[in-house]
Formats: sequence, C-alpha cells, structure tokens
Amino acid sequence: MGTTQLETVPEPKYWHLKTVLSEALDSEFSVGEILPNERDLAARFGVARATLRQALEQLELEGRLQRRRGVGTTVAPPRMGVAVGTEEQTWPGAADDAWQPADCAMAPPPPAVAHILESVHGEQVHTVRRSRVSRGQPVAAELLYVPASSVAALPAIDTPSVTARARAVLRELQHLELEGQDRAVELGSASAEDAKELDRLPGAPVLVVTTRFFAGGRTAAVSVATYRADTCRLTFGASGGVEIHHGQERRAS
Amino acid sequence: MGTTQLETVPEPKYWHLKTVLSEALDSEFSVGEILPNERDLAARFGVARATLRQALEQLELEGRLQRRRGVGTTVAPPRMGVAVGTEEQTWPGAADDAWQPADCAMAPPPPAVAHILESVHGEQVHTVRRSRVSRGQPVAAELLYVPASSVAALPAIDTPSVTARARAVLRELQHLELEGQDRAVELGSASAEDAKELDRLPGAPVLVVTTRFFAGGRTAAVSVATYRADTCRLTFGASGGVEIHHGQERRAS
DNA sequence: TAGTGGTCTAGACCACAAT
DNA sequence: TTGTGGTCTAGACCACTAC
Repeated sequence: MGTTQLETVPEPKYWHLKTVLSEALDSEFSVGEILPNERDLAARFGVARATLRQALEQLELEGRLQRRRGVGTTVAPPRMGVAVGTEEQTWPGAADDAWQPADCAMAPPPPAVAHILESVHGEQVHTVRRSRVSRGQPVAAELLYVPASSVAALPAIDTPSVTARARAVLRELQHLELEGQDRAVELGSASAEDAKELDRLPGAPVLVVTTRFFAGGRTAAVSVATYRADTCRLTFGASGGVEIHHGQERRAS
Repeated sequence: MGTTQLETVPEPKYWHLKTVLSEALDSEFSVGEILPNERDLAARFGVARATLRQALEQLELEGRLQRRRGVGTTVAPPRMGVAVGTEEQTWPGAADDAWQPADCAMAPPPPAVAHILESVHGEQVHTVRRSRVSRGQPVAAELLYVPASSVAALPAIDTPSVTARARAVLRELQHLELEGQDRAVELGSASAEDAKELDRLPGAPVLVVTTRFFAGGRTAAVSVATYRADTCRLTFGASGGVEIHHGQERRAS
C-alpha cells in the first residue's frame, strides 16, 4: 500500500480510495491481518477521516473487511456459503437442520407476519427463537411464528424450560403434512436484538429470509431469519455443498 | 411529524432519529410524498445534517425512502417481489423469461467467474449483458458468461448487431440439455456500470445472484445478476407469483 | 491507561434537476 | 438560477478492548 496522493478526478475521493484499498487488500495483505488505524490511513492518503471511513464502510459491506471497536480493522476471509434452500422441503426442526432452538413464547406477531398468517388482530402465536452457527461463528437469528391452531395437539402449558417448549413446538410441526413452502430474500438492517445475537452493531446489514410453510390449505408457519450480510453467501438449490469460491488470491505482505 | 427534541439517551442519536422518522413515515406520510429537505429536517430535530443523513441512509437501505439528488427524498412504495427461482430449471433466454438481451462481446471473464468456469487463464467467453424491468423500473442487470466451448455450434463471427449476437448465443444454449443449476445470493455494491443501468449511484447496495448452469458434466454457463436491494425482494420457490405484503398501512397526512 | 473504531458537529463546496 | 442531495473537512468526544 503506497503513499500515493489521489489525483484530482471527477470521481469521488472515497470511491477512488476504495478501489486503491481493494487492490492493496488483494496484493499486500492476507486474511486476518490488521490494517493501520483509521487516523493513520486517512493521513497517509491525505483525506479526512470521515472520507476514509466512507471507503472502509463500502469494503466492509462487500465483506472484504471486518472492523471491531477497540480492536481495529482486519482483512475478512471470503464469505462462507450457507445452505438455505434444498430440493426437499422440510419443516423447521427436522433432524438434520442447522438451527438450534433457544426459547419460545406466546406473543402477538408483528404486523407484517400477522398479515402473512392472516391471523385475526391480537391473536397470539408460538414464537420460537433459534440461532444458527457456522464455523464457530453466529451467522443467523430466526424467529419462527406458529399459530396455536397449527399445533393444536401440543400439550397444555405445563411450562417446562422455554427451550424444551421450543423443541416441543418444532416436534409437533413434524407431524403435519407439509404441502409446500416458498421463500423471499431481501436486505434489512439488524435490530438491537438481532445485532446482539449476531455479534454486530445494531443497523448492520442483514439478509432477511422469509419462509412460508403451507399445510392444511393455509400458511401454517412463518420463519423470518436474518443472516449476517457481511460474512454470508446464501446458497440455494441442488448443490448447497459445492463451494463457489469468490475469493481472490492473497499473499502476505 | 412533531418538533420533538431528542432526549439524552445512551442510544445513538441517529438510531433514535431513525425510529422516530420510521414511525412518522407510517402514520403521517403516504407513498410518493416528499419529505422536507435534509437541512430543514436536521434543524427541526436539532441535529447536524450528517447525523440526520445517517438516519436517512438506514431508512433508504431498508427500502422505506428514496433519495434523488436535485429532487428530494420521497416515501418509497413497498418492495416489489421479483421471481428469481422457480421449480423448473431452464436456461437463460427461455421463451418466458423476464430478461431483455442488450449486447454481447467476447472477453476474458473476471477472475471470480473464471474460477467457477474452471477456464484456463486468458480464455475468452461470450459475455451477454441483459437487463430486467419490472413495473416500468429497471430492477436488475446481468452478465451471462458462456464459454465458446458451450456453444460450439454458434455460427462464426459474421458480426451482426451486438443484440442479435446476444440472442444467437442464448438461442444456442437452449439446445443443450440442462443437467442442473444452483444459485447463491449475497450483498454487494453497484459498480459504475451497474449503477447506470439500475438508475442508482455507484456503490448502491445490490443483491448479487450468481447462478451456475450445468451441462455436459461441467459448468456450461454462469450468470451474475445484480438486483436493486432498495426496491426488490427476491422470491424463490413454488409461489413466485403470490405476494407477501410487507407494507404497513399508510395514510395521507 | 492507551489505542481503537463509533458518533457528532458546523461548516463548505459540488453535481444534478427543475424552473 | 434555485434548491436538492452528495461529498468533504477538521476537529471533538464517546464506548469499547486490551494491556
């Protein structure tokens, strides 16, 4: 990474800076290496810290960098592929799935979910919280909404531990015949709770995967899963296991 | 929208501001309405313009607002569902697909694509550019990479118009037997070219959908499609047509 | 305690769209 | 020409981590 001055181009400085840094990342840094701090970098490129930060933010959004307060900025490893959709459709909580149930409560769903479930106003649903870990890192947090009517056979509230209750709801789902499901993916920003779960700051970019599960001619459950957008690449289809390797060659400086 | 002062909370100002604005958007504004300009808004909330902008940026990322230089900030309509994956796997360019071919060139693929195609260094591939429009708006730009060996039967370079050539490559693909495909979705930022195509500024957040097409026991084509993350929700699975309606109720002020 | 990234300010000027 | 959002500066202080 040189000490090159930026030329006076019609291109925004932060954009040019991003390009320069991106190339330096490819050629002069290896994964995990820590960059000089923001004040030094800004000085080196002759820009204000805010401008330098604009470039770093972009690179972090693209999964090239990881910044941690009190620690520093490090070169991120290539995004990991996370299997989201497979050919066979299954209920959440099936034997092989990647999720770990955390807790469960009865609560009225948020408006968007209530609309999908076509639930009447104020109706309470089982709300199961689950988390997903990959390669030792938390990658996703999920809220699964199951109307009481979908799991009518569930034993009455003998209130065991919340995590046991979560498992009970999931177990009950497996008994239903799954008639179909569909998914939607969109960009979102982490809520305070998601952020905590995902070990990020609130507002961090996330990929929100909304899955509807159909049974008995209606929507029997809805899952809203938020994946870390910086570290994850969601994979769909036949070869969830096959790796697409987007990373560039990197060598130590 | 009130003139309320922000209390001194441990929460960042821009975060609180975002919440306040978000609620105002739900209750006091209707889709398409333009907000007061940034300087006025900042003054009204008693914060610096940069802080106000941080809140607006988040809301734009979430698809709640649309900002256009020289025009103003408007309330965005709910994201549109865009069908990306259907049950039946087809080659790009099939009769019913949503894409419009733009042009075609022979060029060496970018490194990431070359890796997926396992092409030898410097090998040239057909590079077809296509665009996708939904409800009168550009929603995605695609680059489709097809090794010459996948479409060997393509007539020699009689160089008709580039768009005719694009169609010829797509037509040739249909003749191959599609053995399978898979997809990956990740967050990216728009390149200068994509930005132009999508009517956004460079660096705008996009959802990058990478699709691999398998034929003849290998990867016969790769598509890299970038969707506007602010306006699109990507839908997968059986009911690509069924709408998930995430929008909140909105009434005029 | 020292050093990091995160937040915030009060300005300035620029690029673009509409008039 | 006017008004908008986009870029940029040179500071300041805060929250967090590691020592």
